[in-house]
Amino acid sequence: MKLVSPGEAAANSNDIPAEAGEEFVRIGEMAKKYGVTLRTLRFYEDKGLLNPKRDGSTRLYTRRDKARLKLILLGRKVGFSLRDVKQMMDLYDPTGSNTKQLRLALDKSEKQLARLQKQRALIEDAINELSNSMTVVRRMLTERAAPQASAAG
Amino acid sequence: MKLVSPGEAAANSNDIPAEAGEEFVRIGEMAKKYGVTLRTLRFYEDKGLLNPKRDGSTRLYTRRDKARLKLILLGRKVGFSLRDVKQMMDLYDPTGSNTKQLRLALDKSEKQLARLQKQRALIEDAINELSNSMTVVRRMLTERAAPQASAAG
DNA sequence: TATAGAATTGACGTAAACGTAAAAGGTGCG
DNA sequence: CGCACCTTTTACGTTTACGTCAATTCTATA
Repeated sequence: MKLVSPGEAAANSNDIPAEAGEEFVRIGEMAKKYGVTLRTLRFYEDKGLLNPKRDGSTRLYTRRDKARLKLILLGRKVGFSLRDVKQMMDLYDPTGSNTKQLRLALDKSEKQLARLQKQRALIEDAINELSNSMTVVRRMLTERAAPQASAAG
Repeated sequence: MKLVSPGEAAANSNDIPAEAGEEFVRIGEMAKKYGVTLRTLRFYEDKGLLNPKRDGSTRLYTRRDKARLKLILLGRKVGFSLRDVKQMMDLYDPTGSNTKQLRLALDKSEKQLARLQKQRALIEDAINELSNSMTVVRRMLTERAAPQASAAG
């Protein structure tokens, strides 16, 4: 099998497969490329999110795996659980219009968007409360003479 | 010991202690009053955040416990861990100016505020990314003829 | 060939704040 | 008396996304 030898991932000048795009990378390079750990990649595979080919026991990641990983990372960035991501990816059918997949994704996305907006509201609430408390505490500190003020337990 | 009989927490007309403010409530009422579960109150006690008196084995919460619980809940609302809350409350000294406590609280608050702002930024980022993705997906759904578009794994 | 650098599987550990039984004791009331 | 209701302690379970060994094997290079 053709591997990209370590250290020349993008600069392989020899041993190029007939069809361009048949490029395999091993787990280490894959991890570096996407800023994740080996453990993460194995974990995703264990959860059915990735399916790299094998050369014996060595994992070989293809362009397809890279695309999937990108999606996973995007999903995580916007707050989806891996379960959700898997659910959506599992619906992918390369031979169809993927209407179902897209609908599911849109549905989940709407809910997730709502969650995110709620979270943002909560955080803004927290920021305000905390700012207020800080003002009070600062006041108490400058007026050094308020032993039993309201905010001490 | 004087208890508030169940169902008339605020309307106890008899058996009033000489000093007003010596009012004890049991765990059930305490929980209801502050919207937490019994488990939570016991948990907080186990973690050293609360210290109700006892009548035999029954917990009796005083005004002081209520104040502390309020602080705990405020702390949690603004995102402090229970550890942090405990650290801050442990510094309370009813006989001093509590300068140390206030300084610690302020210090922790500043850090927490920074965390919250960072979180908010992340969430806003996520909201934007998600919104963009949704736009793309909607487009793909209306133009029902894009099998291998970019966002399918 | 020796040694370092990747890779593998397996499996327990972590964090946070409780949830959820289980088994039992106390109390007021009709 | 009996039943409902409140309370107690003990202790394992939950959730999510990996981290962190451990023991071993494979490969590449000096």
